[in-house]
Amino acid sequence: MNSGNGDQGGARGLTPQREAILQVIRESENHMTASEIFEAARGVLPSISYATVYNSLKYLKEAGLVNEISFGNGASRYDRETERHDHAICTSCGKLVDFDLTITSDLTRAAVRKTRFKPESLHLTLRGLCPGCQE
Amino acid sequence: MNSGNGDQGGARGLTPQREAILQVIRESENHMTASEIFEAARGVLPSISYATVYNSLKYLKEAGLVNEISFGNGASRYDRETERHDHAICTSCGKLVDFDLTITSDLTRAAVRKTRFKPESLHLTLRGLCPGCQE
DNA sequence: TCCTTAATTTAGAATTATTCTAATTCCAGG
DNA sequence: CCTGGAATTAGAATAATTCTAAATTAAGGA
Repeated sequence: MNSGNGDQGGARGLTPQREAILQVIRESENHMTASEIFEAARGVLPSISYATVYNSLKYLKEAGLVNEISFGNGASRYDRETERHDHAICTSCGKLVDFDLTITSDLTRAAVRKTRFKPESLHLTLRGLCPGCQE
Repeated sequence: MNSGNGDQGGARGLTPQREAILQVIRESENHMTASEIFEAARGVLPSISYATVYNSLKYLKEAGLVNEISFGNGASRYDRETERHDHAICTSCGKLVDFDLTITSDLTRAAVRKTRFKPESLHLTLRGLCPGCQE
């Protein structure tokens, strides 16, 4: 038998690179793109590469430590908030804001009735003008 | 003064290229990517270029004749359905299905209360397994 | 009808985001 | 201290989209 905990043979877990990237995301106010994360992580680990950023983001996502968000425009953004939540995006300045509509289990039930999907997650996107862009 | 109707000086409207692209989208069963649209449109207009596909899609979108949908993965997809509706996406095979939850005005009100955005549209995304992928 | 002019289309280059490849480095266990 | 698999690195490759400059088109006026 194996050692009894969740170890995968040889997996090396939260390496310094992955940890640096996680910190960058946790310390940021806004939702960063991979390239912003790359720049910020270089401040801590100057030799880090782009591939490591993407690999680490993938690892962190699968570990449930960060969340990937993406809309039509440009690059994916990464979110420290991993609990279920919704997004509002400003059609004028692109600002992305988290919010949470707590009534989603009813919605999921209704969506499942219509689609016959086996649900994994339900997510709302509000498009409109953020308070700043309403003048 | 100008001619008094909605004409923009010189706009040429639904050109043959734009019309071909609109037909391709309307005749397709599924939600096509720009490159699928390009291939299909070449069947009708062999000299059409990629740039024209993107330009036309932009025009058709602004004219409210097609809808662009995009999730994190790969390319945007284009939808003939321009009325408000929601999407379900299969996490196993990528299948994209339209559905419509009719109760969205309540949801919009709730989302606006939380975000203070001036709403333009609200959209739900269900992720899960499509009927086919549930075996 | 012929001209002018702006809109549109075209081909291909450029950009941006992301993934892949191959070589190197790292580290836990034997 | 060796070894092997995991992770990292640098840079090439790919994919999606936008940009650029030149050619074409069509509408409206002389």
